[in-house]
Amino acid sequence: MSKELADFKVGVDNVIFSVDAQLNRLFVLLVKRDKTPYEQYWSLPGTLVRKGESLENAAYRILAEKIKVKNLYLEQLYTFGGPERDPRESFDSYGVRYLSVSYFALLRYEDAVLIDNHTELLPGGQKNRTVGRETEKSGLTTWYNLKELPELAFDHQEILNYGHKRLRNKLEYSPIAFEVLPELFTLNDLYQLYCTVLGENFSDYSNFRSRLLKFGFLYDTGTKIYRGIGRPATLYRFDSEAFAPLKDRPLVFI
Amino acid sequence: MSKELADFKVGVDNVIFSVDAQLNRLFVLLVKRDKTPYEQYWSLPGTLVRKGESLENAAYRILAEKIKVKNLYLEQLYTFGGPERDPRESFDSYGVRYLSVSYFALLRYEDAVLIDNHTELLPGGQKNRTVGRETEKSGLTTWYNLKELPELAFDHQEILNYGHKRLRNKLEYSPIAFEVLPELFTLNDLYQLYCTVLGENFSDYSNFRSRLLKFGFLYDTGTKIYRGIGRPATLYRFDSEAFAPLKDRPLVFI
DNA sequence: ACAAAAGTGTTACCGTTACACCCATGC
DNA sequence: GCATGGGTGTAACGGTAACACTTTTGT
Repeated sequence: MSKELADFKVGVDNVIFSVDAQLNRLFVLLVKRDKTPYEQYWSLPGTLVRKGESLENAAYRILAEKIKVKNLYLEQLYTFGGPERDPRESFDSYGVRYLSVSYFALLRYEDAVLIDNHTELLPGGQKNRTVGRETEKSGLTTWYNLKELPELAFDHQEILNYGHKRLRNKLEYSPIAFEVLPELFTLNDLYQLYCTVLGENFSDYSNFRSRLLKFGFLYDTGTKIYRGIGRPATLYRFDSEAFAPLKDRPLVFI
Repeated sequence: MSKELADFKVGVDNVIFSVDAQLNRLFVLLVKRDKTPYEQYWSLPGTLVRKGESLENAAYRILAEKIKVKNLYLEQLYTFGGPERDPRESFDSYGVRYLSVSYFALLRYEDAVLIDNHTELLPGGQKNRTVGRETEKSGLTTWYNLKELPELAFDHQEILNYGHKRLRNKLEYSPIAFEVLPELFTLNDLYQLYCTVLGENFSDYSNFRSRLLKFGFLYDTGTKIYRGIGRPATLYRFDSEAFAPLKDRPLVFI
């Protein structure tokens, strides 16, 4: 093997999940490529890192280009960098390698607004909330239900699988749910979030409830929310101070 | 911010842990820098990625340059890539960024032979097993006890902390111990390994024992090993077939 | 009154913890 | 015999899972 150093362009690819807690759906954000290679394939939203830009900032930049959202959780996932992962390396650009640092993000479907208005109807019969024309031109951005994924460009399916696994782990062992929920939420909101990501049968509601309350970091605001029929629900707030001592400890939020 | 793309050199930095199960010590491999910046500081063994070389291969290459070892566990840790992490970026080389993909490895101290013979005495009164001269020239490679670390170059302390955390997690939740142990081992060997990494009080021996055996992936070879005084110990073998179904399941090896 | 949503309580069960105890060997 | 290391057993405790039940609202 040559002892010459490789020159890299570094890209950031985001696995952006959104949970629709109302209808129990888990989405991932995909964009349709308009360039070769993998033209017309769906891919994870990504970008190349610019001069003076940190990896994380690059990740936030693509995110901000695609969606407007208030609360989200973002963390680095994995770095994929074999010399064969991108076919571009073989023909163009004199020996430049493309490295992909992937990030994963979680946000609530209800809170997210797709910025690009060149959106199209979702495969799952999902109604589109933007007024955009349906077009095949550049910038097609869509929430895809995880259960109805198309074939993806590059090694993006692998990245997505890795992200999905991490998402489920994170939810079980760390309080990322509270970074996605609004300030005030009901225990049912929380439970629905867990249901859509982990599946219906991860836990009984009443057990989930008592476990979470026992931790002591959910502050009961006393106020109730009336959502039509049925007993009104208590609004809780995540008390990060009360949580602090539990940090780093192996907690299970099941 | 400029919209120009950054050009990267990609480095791999290894956090290589070794456990001395006999004397209950946990080491990390450090090398002394002989170049500016951070000349004479200790740092994690690292290298820049060459043309046609995968990240993981680069990680194995440094490892192989420093130590000879049979059984080890290696996995990617995290990618550190802020534009300010390496002072080299500010003055030399026209805007080239240095990115560090870190890997962490675990191996047994008893199995590892340091290749570089320019080694020196360990701070902890640790006897050096190589015959090398003590010198301050390039290539100084040493096992440092985790409890007696020197100041490290770059952001290597942060990388090390991250690796240490991952090591403890991995040991609790996945069977990496068996990648480090020899084919045949006693339950006490296993227990000692856990003790040195997780601390003495992580679990009672008898409980550790019954938990591990209950899983069913430890094959009792029937043969005994006589190590001086005391009852001889049974030699076990890790049965990866019996473990396969448990894979991906959330196991706790406490 | 009734259905729907929120919240409480109960019980059987299982795994963990903290020990005490037995076994095999070298000296 | 006895110290040493290996291996087994057990009883109390605490948490979990599954389920029944009560409370508060809108219609």
